[in-house]
Amino acid sequence: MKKHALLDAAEALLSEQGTQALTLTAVADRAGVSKGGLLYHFPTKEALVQGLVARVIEEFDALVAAHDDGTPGAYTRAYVEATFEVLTGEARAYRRWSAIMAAATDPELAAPLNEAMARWHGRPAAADPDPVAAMIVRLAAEGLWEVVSHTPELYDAGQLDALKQRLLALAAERR
Amino acid sequence: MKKHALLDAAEALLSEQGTQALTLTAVADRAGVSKGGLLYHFPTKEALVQGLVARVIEEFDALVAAHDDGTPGAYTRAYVEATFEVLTGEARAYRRWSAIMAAATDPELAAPLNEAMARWHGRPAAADPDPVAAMIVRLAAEGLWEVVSHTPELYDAGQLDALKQRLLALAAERR
DNA sequence: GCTCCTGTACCGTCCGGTCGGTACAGTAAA
DNA sequence: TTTACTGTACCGACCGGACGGTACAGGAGC
Repeated sequence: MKKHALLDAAEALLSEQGTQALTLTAVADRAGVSKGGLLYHFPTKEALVQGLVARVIEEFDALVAAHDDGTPGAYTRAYVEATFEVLTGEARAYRRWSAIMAAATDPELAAPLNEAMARWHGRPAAADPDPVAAMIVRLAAEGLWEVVSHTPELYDAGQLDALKQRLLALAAERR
Repeated sequence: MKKHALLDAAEALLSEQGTQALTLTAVADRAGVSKGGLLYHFPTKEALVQGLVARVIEEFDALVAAHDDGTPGAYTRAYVEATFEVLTGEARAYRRWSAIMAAATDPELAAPLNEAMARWHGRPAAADPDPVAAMIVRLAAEGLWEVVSHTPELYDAGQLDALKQRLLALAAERR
């Protein structure tokens, strides 16, 4: 799929050089395609960014789903696991995320993101041993994501592991 | 101070219409000044955004400081209080924040933000009753900020209050 | 020869920044 | 008190270039 390669190019550009580097010409060049070729697949720049956003949301959804075994409260745990995987994984995938989110400022582009946020944090926590704790755990994962993408060096591996263990414990505790 | 009024205009534009609406001409018009007048105070657009970022960081620092009474672990509590104040306060101040952060994507502009993040979350939690819990509490506040600015309607007042109480309790618990 | 795709030349717009100028307040020597 | 000069604040026309998007002319494979 050529679209995939184009999205890859756009992502690379975005995470390496920032928002203003995301021009149609640059993306086309990076993907080894002419501008016309790019515009054929994504008729407008907006469509390109929409593609970026959609893909990245799908990826995270899949990651969470992969960790969710369906047992009560598993979603909260899976959300934590997925977050740490993105944050500490080899690929440093969070770089792509923050870059894409920065590019999707306009309301129309941000809408899918907002909807995903609502899904991730709005998911009922009633099945969790302690619903409020579950919400807090998810929120902390979200916050960690935010902090790490701003200051990647702030937490060392040990601290991250301690945080993860504690979050999982917190989610499991019955109140 | 004229600069203040110019920053106000820029902020208003940003939170009402988004990043792409932040043009020199628009800011000048909004502030009732000519483009030349604006450029006199902020010689470049970058300087303008820097001013925006600096001001907003100062504001939050002041807010936290106002809640910090210096007792052990007070910082973590103050951070939570300040966050909820911004999130639930009349002014809906978080709108300004996210708009500004979106406008400050370029590394140079984001640097002060990153530095502030490091300060806020890197502050030692040794004095807290439970250091790891303190980190989690701060992170959850951060995450809540993020979630609320994406989906303001997700949590109702009751839920927000429950979260706040629980976060404060969590920060106070000795392990 | 028709469909799908690519390459390239080009257009119009918008935007950041420059620049020559105005208005005016202060001030200090004559 | 007049004059000459300086610094500050502000104005708005204009320029150069970048960028999104269009048009269109191929070309490969069926």
